[in-house]
Amino acid sequence: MKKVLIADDEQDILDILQFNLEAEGYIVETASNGVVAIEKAKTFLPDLIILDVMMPGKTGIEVCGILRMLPAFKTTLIIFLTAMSDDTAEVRGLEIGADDYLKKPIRPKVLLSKVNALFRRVTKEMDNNINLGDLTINRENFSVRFKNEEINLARKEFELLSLLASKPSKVFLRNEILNQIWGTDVIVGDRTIDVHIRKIRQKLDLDCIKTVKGVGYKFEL
Amino acid sequence: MKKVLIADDEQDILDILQFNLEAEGYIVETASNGVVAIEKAKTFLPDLIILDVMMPGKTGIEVCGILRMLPAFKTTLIIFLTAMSDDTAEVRGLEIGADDYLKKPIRPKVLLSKVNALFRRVTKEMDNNINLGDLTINRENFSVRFKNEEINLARKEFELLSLLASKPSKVFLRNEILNQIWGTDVIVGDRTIDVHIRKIRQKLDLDCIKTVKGVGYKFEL
DNA sequence: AATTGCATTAACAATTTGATAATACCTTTA
DNA sequence: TAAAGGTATTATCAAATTGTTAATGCAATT
Repeated sequence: MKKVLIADDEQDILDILQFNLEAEGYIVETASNGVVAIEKAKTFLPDLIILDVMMPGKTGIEVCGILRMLPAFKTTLIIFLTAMSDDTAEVRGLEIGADDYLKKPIRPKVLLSKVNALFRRVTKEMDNNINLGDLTINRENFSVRFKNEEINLARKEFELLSLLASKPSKVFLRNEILNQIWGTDVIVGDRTIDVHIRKIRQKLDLDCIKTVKGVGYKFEL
Repeated sequence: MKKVLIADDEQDILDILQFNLEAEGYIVETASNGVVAIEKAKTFLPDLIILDVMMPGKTGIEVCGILRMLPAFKTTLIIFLTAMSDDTAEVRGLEIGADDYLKKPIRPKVLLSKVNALFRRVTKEMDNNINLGDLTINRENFSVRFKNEEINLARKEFELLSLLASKPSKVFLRNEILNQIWGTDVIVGDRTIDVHIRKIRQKLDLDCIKTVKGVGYKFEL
């Protein structure tokens, strides 16, 4: 469950944001100015911070700059809230290390879609590589290493291994595999999967892809 | 977390600066004269040194001169504190290698904005060029050096290399590359990327751009 | 006006990949 | 044990993808 810290000097805005985010299942804390925001951030350790740019005392941009200097907030998501149509603020914010920005007046729908999108992006990135024993699959690098040896797989081979390894021990039906990798509208022959499986087995000379006769394949070390 | 050393002979000033900087999240040490400042600098290794110009014993300018001769302080940020309205000190300070100066009386806000700005500048510069083995890419100068040889890349070539090198090992999909470098609304032919890649490979005769067939390209040493 | 350099495209070569068919193999079952 | 149903293997060919070179058009520079 994700934590969100909101900093704004207008109580109305805090209320609107808090209500909508909590309805979506987020845990929300609020701060009414920049200094409080920094303090709360340190204890609350949110996954996302929404910062109003214009606040008395410290501006959101300043708060962002300060937080970004702390190692604990290097990767924390930050969204700026700005009333300015001025692009300068926007650019400066992103330069300083904001992940997105929102223009006032706030549309709850837009807010939620941005927030959700950011979290999706992050979890996706985190989910991006698989580590099983001596085998490492990195979806970002399209690389497979086995005992520190780089193994070169073709695209389909990589996708296939990647799919099977994404849920070790789960048996993937042939149909499931076809849908995931070839898509629903492509039709390929029966032996196609076998051939790819064979190539993978050949390249990794590790017996990790098991055949479940009459059913499908599964990955197991 | 950044470290700041303050040297001034007036305790009041030390207190004010320390309080404000610590509130901002900096780690602060103080010194009440030039000699102590030099000693503490050597052990504390601050990222920033704030030096009062007028101190008994050694002036801030002298301290700065001494420190700048030591390799450990070649790139340390230095700010002068001066009560003089006289421009001469200011100029001399910058000549000797100060990064900024502050006039007394000190306004905490001004101080903090200057300090933050300096650190921003530095981190930005660090972010701005890429250093990988014998290869250096400087986004500010649009220059690429390989083994200290300046390599002349055209704009698109530079942007492409720069993009790929910004995340070594990450595979950039052709689409991703098009969006990043050409933008979403420009349509270019299929071979455009390849041709640029080829030119880069030719100019750097280093085999660092790898093709991942059916996927994209990645930078790897 | 001529030159230079760059971005793009076109055309073709080279390479890699994917799919299939044919055949061999294995396991289960009648 | 033979037949049936499924999978493995291999070679082969088609398709997709990328590499390479030269040519074109354009803009800045001389």
